[in-house]
Amino acid sequence: MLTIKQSQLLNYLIKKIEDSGTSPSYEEICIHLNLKSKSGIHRIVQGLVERDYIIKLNNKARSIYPKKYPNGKIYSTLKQDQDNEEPNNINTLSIPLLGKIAAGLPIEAIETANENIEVPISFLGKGKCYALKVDGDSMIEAGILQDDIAIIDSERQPTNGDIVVALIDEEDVTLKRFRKNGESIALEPANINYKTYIYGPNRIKVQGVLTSLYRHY
Amino acid sequence: MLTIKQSQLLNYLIKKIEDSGTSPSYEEICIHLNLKSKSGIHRIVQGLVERDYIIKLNNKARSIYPKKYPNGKIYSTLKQDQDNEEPNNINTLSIPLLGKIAAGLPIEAIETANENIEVPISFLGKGKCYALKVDGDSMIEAGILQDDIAIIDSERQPTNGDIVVALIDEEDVTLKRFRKNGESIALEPANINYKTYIYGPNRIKVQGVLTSLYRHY
DNA sequence: TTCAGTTGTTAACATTTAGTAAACATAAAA
DNA sequence: TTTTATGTTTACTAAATGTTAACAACTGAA
Repeated sequence: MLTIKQSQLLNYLIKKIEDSGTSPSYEEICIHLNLKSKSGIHRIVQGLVERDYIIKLNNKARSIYPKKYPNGKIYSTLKQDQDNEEPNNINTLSIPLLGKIAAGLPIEAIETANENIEVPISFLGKGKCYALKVDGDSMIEAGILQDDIAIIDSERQPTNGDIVVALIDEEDVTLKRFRKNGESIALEPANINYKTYIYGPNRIKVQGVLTSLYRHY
Repeated sequence: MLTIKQSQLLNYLIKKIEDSGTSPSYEEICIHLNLKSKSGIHRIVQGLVERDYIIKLNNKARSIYPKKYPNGKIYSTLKQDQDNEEPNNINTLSIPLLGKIAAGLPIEAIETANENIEVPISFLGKGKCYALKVDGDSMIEAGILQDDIAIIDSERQPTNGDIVVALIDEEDVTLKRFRKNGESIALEPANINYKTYIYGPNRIKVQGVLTSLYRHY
C-alpha cells in the first residue's frame, strides 16, 4: 500500500509517460508536486522501488518505469483496445471453487458451486480454469493431499504424465496421472494402495489438467 | 464475530481503500468514528488482526489490508458483476521470495534476495510473511516437494506439530516439523530416509511457521 | 578529449505525520 | 462479579516528508 506522496508521484509518472513518452526528471516531479528539492523525490522514488511499484536504472536520467498502478494492478503499456475481453491487467482472478468431487457426478453438474477463490494469474493456465478441493488420498505420493486446492486448466490438452481430472464413463470424476498408450488411456494413482486402471478411449473424458496447487495450513 | 466498533472500522477501511486506494491513517479513522484518540483505534485494529480480518504491517503508515468482510467472507475487490468498475487489486501483497535456503546461511543473510512474489492476502498469516523455495525432499511425506513455494509467517509462535523454518546453531536452515518436549526441541523430517534430531533450546531459532504452500506444474 | 551543464545520489538536519504503549475510567456483556 | 470492549489523556517512538548543500555520473558540444 502506498503513502499519499508515493501515490501522487506514481500517478504523475504514469501520466507523464503516457503523455510525452519519457519519464520525468526529478526536477519536473518537484515542480509537479510543489516541492523545492529533488532530494525528497529521490527518497519517495526509493520507496516505490522497495515496494515494487517501479523499476529504475541507477544514475540514469529519466529512467523510471512503472510496474504497477497505485492500486496494485500490473502496469502495462499495451493498451488493450478499448473492448478488452481479457482482463490482462489484473493480478488476480476469481475462479469458481467446485466442491469436493462427489463420485458419480460429472464436473458440469457441480459447477453450480457458487464459491469463488482468488488466485494470482501466474497460478493459472492458459485456458479457462477452475479450482477443486481434493478429496481422498489417491495422489498422496505426488504431494497432493486431502483438502488441497487444485487449479485445473479445463482447456489444455493432456500429455502423458500430466495429472488430470478425468471423467470415467460419464460417471466418476477423479484426479489421476494421465498416460495414453495407443488408443487406451491409463489413469495412474500416486498411492501404492490404489491400482492403475486402463480404459478404452471412449470411456474417458479429460476435464482438465492440473496447473497448480495450493494448500493452507 | 466482530464487535460493533470493529465492524464499523472494517467497513470504513474497505470503503476508504476502494475510494482512495490507500488505507486511512489512525487519525482519519478517529474522525470518521467520532473519537478523540488514536489510541483506541490501535486497540481495535489489534483486535481485527487477532481475529484475522485484516493484515497490517507494523510501524508502517497506512498499511492495513482487509482480509475478510465483517460478515466473514473473504475480501475481494474483483467485482464479477457486469458493471465493469475498474477492479482494484489490493487483495494481494508482494512478499519477498527468498531463494532456496543454502545450508549454512541464516535467513537474514539471504533476505537480500530482491525477487518478490504476488500472493493473495488470504494466503498469508497474521505476521510478516516471506516466501521460500523448497530445497530437498526431507518433507516429502507431508506433501512438500522440491521447488514448492512455501509461505512462512515469521512472527507466529510455533506449536507442536507445526512445520517451521528452523535455524540450527546459527548455521543451517531447514524446514521441519516442530515438536517441543520440555526444554528440548525435536525437528522431525517427513521422509523415512531422514532422522529426527533433538536439540537443546539454545541451538534452535524458529524463523517462521509454514502458513501455506503453492506448487506450479 | 575536455568541459560545462544537466541530472541523479547522499548525507545531514528540521518538521510533521503516524503508530505504539501505558494508565485510568466507564459501560456493557458473560 | 469478572471480563471484555470502549473512550480518553499523555507520552513516546518511528516513519514520512521538506530542505539545503555538496558531490558523482552522464551527455553533448567545443
